[in-house]
Amino acid sequence: MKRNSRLSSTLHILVHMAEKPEQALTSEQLATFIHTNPVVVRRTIAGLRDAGIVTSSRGHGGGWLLGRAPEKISLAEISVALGETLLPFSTEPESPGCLVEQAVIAVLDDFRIAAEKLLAEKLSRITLADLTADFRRRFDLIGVSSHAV
Amino acid sequence: MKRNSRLSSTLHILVHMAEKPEQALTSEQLATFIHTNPVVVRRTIAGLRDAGIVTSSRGHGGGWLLGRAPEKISLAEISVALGETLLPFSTEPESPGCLVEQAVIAVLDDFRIAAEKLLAEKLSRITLADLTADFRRRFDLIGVSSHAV
DNA sequence: CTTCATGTAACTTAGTTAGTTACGATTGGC
DNA sequence: GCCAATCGTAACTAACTAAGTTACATGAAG
Repeated sequence: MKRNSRLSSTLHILVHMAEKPEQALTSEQLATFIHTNPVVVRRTIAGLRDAGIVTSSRGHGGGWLLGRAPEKISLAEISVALGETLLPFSTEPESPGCLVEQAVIAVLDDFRIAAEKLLAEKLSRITLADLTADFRRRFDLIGVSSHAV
Repeated sequence: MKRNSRLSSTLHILVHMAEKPEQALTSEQLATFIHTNPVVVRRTIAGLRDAGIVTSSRGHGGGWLLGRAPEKISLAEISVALGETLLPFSTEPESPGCLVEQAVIAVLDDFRIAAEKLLAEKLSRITLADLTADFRRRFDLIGVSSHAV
């Protein structure tokens, strides 16, 4: 699992879970999908459990299941649950009292707030169901079921 | 200079330069504005010079000047010249051949491309002149000229 | 020809995050 | 009741990134 790929890795995992809605998948299994180890998976998607996007159960036959239907899970929610920021730059003051900095931060903050709202809206219109539909289209076209390396 | 503040730090510097259009400012002077050292400043804004946003000259009386009028310098250009990415997540394949990953990346890439276009458009409508105007408004209101710590 | 400035390479330091190890807690099967 | 499977989580390590620093070569002005 590379850096900055938490969103795509998590989506990868969730699509696999959506494809096996009856079967709890273990962290171990999920980890193999994204080439990492079980602890990283648990840590990464812990926030999704808190948000009700997935559920986990311990012991024999335990593992992870979607918390609700894929149509009801938006990328916006997933992104928030992962604790991801939508924009990479900060606007925190470093020279309190400097009017130049205040002007820069004011303009940048206006932009940031508007931009985050826009992006969140766009992401809220994409659901996990859209991803599984895209996957199934590809699957029907190519007809390969195995998870490639 | 904190992490992820390259854009705001650079804007801070540029507004100061715009306020002294006749006077070349040294890396040393620019560095004090953003509490860092001259080498970091040169390295950070080297890309702006390549983009024609600023010019630099060496030797006695040398330093940095804006390359053109503040009205002609957009935040979009500055962001590109800094080599900043507008969105923080990657969509690089880690499991080539996996159809699930392909579906995830396809959807995410569509989003990323549309989002970057939107953000770039928004940023291209904000110019350095907007920032200096905001600064002057604050300055006129409060009437403090010194650069605070 | 000395001084002031940038340009840049090389190294150091600090911070972040993935990866790993370890172990406790919980669950189900026998 | 006991054992094995599984998650939850803390603590540590390793790898990577970016800022900070040092050093020195280059070039311009007087």
